[in-house]
Amino acid sequence: MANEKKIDCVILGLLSHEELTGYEIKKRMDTSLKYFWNASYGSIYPALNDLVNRGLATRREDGKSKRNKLIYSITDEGRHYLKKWLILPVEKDEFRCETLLKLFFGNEQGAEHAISHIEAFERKIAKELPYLLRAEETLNACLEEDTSHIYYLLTVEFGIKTYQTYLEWCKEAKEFLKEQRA
Amino acid sequence: MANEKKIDCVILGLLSHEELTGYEIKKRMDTSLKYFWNASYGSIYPALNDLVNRGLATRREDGKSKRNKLIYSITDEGRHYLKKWLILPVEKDEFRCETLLKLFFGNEQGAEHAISHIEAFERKIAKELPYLLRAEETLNACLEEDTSHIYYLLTVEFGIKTYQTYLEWCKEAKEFLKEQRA
DNA sequence: ATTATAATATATCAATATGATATACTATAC
DNA sequence: GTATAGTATATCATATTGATATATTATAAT
Repeated sequence: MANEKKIDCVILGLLSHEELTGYEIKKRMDTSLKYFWNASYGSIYPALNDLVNRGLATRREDGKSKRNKLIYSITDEGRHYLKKWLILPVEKDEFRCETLLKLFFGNEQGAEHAISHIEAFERKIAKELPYLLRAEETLNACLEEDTSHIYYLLTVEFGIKTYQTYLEWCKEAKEFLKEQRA
Repeated sequence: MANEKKIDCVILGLLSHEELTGYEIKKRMDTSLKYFWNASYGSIYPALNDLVNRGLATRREDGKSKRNKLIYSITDEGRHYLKKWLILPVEKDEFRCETLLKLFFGNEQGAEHAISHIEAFERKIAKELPYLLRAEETLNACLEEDTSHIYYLLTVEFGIKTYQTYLEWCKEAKEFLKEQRA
């Protein structure tokens, strides 16, 4: 039981709220979950087949669409599996930052290049922060509607706080490098 | 040229400072780089063989040790490869947080379980922060010694700031959940 | 002195995941 | 009417993890 694949759990988590196609699951990953999780089609589609084979999800064709559209739903066993995973202790949280990696070896190419990497990181974060702030506003406005929103809001707050910290660090790091250069 | 494997670049980066064995490379990953990068033996040893085959590193046996100890050094081509990679724009920074994932689906099991996960995360971060603070002190004390230290310090500062932010968020998130429960 | 334990060191492999690509349909904008 | 963007599924070579195997050496305990 200790070998729950994360991709299975995320998919079941998403399906526990609503029926979805593989494509829609990927979209959720790229928007709501983006700030702390992601997955590729190459893991989503095989996982969906696997979940159906194991009876944790069911698949049906969309009658309304002429498209080869497959809609997935969670089963009772699937919900049971998800719930079991949710109370297990977290195995690993991972931060893999290529920007910091390049910065760590920054001495090899000097302050100018390091500053460029920091600025690119800064731009990326500054661009994403507004989406999180908007999500915070939206969720705060309809917090009572659905108890799930409390949990969504907590992850959004995490994103906002860390992104703001990243931006602070960018500012300080650039100043530090410019001082050192002088 | 666009396909630089990250594992090759990290290893070359570490070798650009000093000769190392595969085992020592893994140790560096688990200490200095831990806060923003990691790799397993299963990627380090094959990558080392590959780097030697491509002429980016050389391997020699340690004469002083009876152990099957292989010491790796960077070559000029290796250093050139590293430098080229260092100025390329960052492709991806990734945060993959199982704690936030479980929290996102927290409604399924309720506030008690969510608080448990937050507390476990809090303990883990609180345990690691002192190492970063000590590294900061050490680096500040010998900043002039080696210009590399500037860059090491920047990554340590990033770690400290984000870890402190994580701890703040943990406190607030717990309070929020306790309020909601009441 | 002997034994147990922890640390050093390399290597392999099944299970997984990524990132890229292929294919094709549908809605919309011009 | 036709180009473009979005929707939708699928596959595959390559890369990575996490676990495991094996063996040596240093240190601590008895």
